[in-house]
Amino acid sequence: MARDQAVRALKRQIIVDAARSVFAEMGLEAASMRGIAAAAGCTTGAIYPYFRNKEELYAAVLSDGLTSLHEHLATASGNATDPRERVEIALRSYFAYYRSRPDELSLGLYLYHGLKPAGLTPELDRRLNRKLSQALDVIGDALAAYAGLDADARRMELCQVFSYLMGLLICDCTHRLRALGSNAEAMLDRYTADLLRRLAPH
Amino acid sequence: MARDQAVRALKRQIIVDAARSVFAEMGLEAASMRGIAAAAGCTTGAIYPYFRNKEELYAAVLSDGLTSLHEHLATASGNATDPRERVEIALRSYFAYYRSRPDELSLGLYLYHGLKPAGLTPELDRRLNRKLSQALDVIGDALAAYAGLDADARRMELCQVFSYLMGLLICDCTHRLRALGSNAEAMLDRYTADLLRRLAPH
Amino acid sequence: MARDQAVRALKRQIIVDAARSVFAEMGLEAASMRGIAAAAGCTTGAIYPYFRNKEELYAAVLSDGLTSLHEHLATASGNATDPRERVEIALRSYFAYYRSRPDELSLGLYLYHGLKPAGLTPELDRRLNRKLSQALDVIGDALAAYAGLDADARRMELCQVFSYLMGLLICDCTHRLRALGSNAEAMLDRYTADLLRRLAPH
Amino acid sequence: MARDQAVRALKRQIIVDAARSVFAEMGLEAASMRGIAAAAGCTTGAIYPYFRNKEELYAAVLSDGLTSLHEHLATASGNATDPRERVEIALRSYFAYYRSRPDELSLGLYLYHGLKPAGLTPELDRRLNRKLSQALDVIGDALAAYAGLDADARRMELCQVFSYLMGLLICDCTHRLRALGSNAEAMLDRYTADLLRRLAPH
DNA sequence: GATGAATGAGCTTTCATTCAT
DNA sequence: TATGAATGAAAGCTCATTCAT
Repeated sequence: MARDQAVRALKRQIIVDAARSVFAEMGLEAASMRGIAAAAGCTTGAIYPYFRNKEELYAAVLSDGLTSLHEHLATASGNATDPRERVEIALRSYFAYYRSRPDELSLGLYLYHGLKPAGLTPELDRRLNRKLSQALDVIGDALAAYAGLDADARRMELCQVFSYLMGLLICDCTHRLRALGSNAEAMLDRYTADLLRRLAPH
Repeated sequence: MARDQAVRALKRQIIVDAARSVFAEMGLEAASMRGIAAAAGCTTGAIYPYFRNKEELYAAVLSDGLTSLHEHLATASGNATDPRERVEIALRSYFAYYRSRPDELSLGLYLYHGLKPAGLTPELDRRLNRKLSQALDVIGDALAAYAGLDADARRMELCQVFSYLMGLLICDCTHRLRALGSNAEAMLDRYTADLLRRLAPH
Repeated sequence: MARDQAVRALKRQIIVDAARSVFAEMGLEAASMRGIAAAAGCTTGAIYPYFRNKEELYAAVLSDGLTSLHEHLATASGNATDPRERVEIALRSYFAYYRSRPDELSLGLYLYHGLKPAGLTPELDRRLNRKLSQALDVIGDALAAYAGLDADARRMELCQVFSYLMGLLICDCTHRLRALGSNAEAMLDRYTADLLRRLAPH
Repeated sequence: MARDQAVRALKRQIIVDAARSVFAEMGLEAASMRGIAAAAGCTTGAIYPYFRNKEELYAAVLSDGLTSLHEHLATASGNATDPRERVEIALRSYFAYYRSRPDELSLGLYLYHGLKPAGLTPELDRRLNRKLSQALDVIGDALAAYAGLDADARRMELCQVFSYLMGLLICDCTHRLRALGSNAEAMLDRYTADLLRRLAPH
């Protein structure tokens, strides 16, 4: 029955939400399945019909986050009135999204280390990369529309912007910018202005 | 005796080196004090006279790494013949340093999450930030010399470059760039060219 | 309806067969109801209408095995042309049966240990002993016919032969004979010859 | 210091003894490290400096048992006054040893199944086989002395006797003999008599 | 009869750290 | 200083079985 499906999806979501909050609070490795189960109001065993292991649960949290990022970017970009503003909004809303959710950014970095040699299943990894790519398209489209870029140039500029934004967020959230006496918002504004000037049509 | 001091420093260094290699291989949390002791050729208990706990050992490894980064940058920059080249070399050698030591980059990110609620001791944290700042000064000096920047501008530009480089390295090492169809070296070359143009004296 | 009975018997048999193969592969305790259900193409819950618990399923597998042993012995003995050959064939076919099904021999030994304090239900135990006794009668009859034994002597000789054969099979399957530098087939041939000589009429 | 060695050996023995009794009571797989630790009066973690895992502990229990069997056989055989009696005593004392320690016999059978795919380490397996072989030599020597056997014949007869005794003990301890209406002691007496007659010099 | 999520206890093993020696 | 046994908690995961559907 569709009813059963819905109930199952709901219960699954409860677990994912619980996992997100526990991961955020304790970090990926320090978070325990017991703790997540407790937060979800069930027993450890009750998680396993939905997620084969901790890793799959982690992937679900990441996937959820990327979906939400995508929605955030798409909504914000919808408000732009001209190509220039669209770029500004795209960058600013990406920054703002993770700025207000530092745990989510942090969580994604676990893909880099920790996480057993195996890492995420290649299949899961591919799925997450696709989602990220889709979310970033909002930025890529804005850049291309503003500067009239072909596919190759669009890819290059998008990766530059993406790298910069990630670096900015990470340096900010790890308090490195503060230690160096700088400020993330001001930096982003300046970066955006330079970018728009550099890519300005003709 | 000075002799005793030297012996003590040597033993300490053996432990730090062992820790670095074990951290690199297993990640910070998966690395065990037992494993590090084994790699250092001693027993667990022998570590504690030198480091109060795993965290302090981690900090020592990070500190070592920053010293080594500093030397690497300073040496490379010494070869520059003109201000423009000096900037190019500074950026490239920073990138190259972590590119060939992805584990060291990864290790630094643990500062971001996990690592007990407490994180590193504020004192240790301050010391590490100072070392990072000193290393980055090589880049900052190159930028200032090339573009004739005042203190404020220098700080801003350095942070921009630092953020970009960190983002580039992380996106590269996590294979995000590959997934997005781009290439870190080419991106860095392009970034450097744009930077030099933007900051060019007149 | 008889139809329903037949369907039920069939489904039951599917489960028993699945259990046998899983028990054989993993051992009694390592085999899980989930695994057996998967092998049988059903879910865990579907097993319980047929078997109250794992133990009952185990008993069904054993019982099946004894039936099959009985058939094996009866068929083989049917080919004998004279009493002497009948004894030889009975021993050899008993040996061959378990030799080619070491898992079944192993499975029977669980009766010896593990298996919950309770062990098998006395009722089940009695039923299994009766089946074993029937199967062994093929050997007992052969011995009695060859040597003209009365009931007491028959029982004694049968138990001796049974014990020897079990010991031989177990020592062989646990590789103890190999470790001691001996060979099960040669031993059985020699044993049979001695037995026939000892029991020879007059 | 030799003192330390002695203390360590003592603590180790306490754990082995505890393990034997828990294994005997619950079976190999049902016995838990927690239970063994409790029986030994320590915590689970305290077992691991002595035994790397449950399997190694199991091997130690088996090894202990074989040593004790050897002593039992050697002591008993020492009382024999003539070759014939020596054979009788060897068989009877082997039987009596396991008859009064059915758990030890049972424990050895786990080598057959259960026990993860890996089974015992080949090295451990070899060591145990060597110990068994040494213990059985007491029987083998008695047989050879009585019947004047060469090496090949000695090996064959020893394996025959060993297989029979194992089968007899197992069939007895699993209550199969009782179910078949027979009696282990009477069977052994009869078997011994037949054996002595068959192997009698000239 | 069949499903499969849920229970709740259980497992072995590992960990950082301590401390008597 | 160095040893390494010991602590005590905790980890992820699996289990047989139940039961609402």
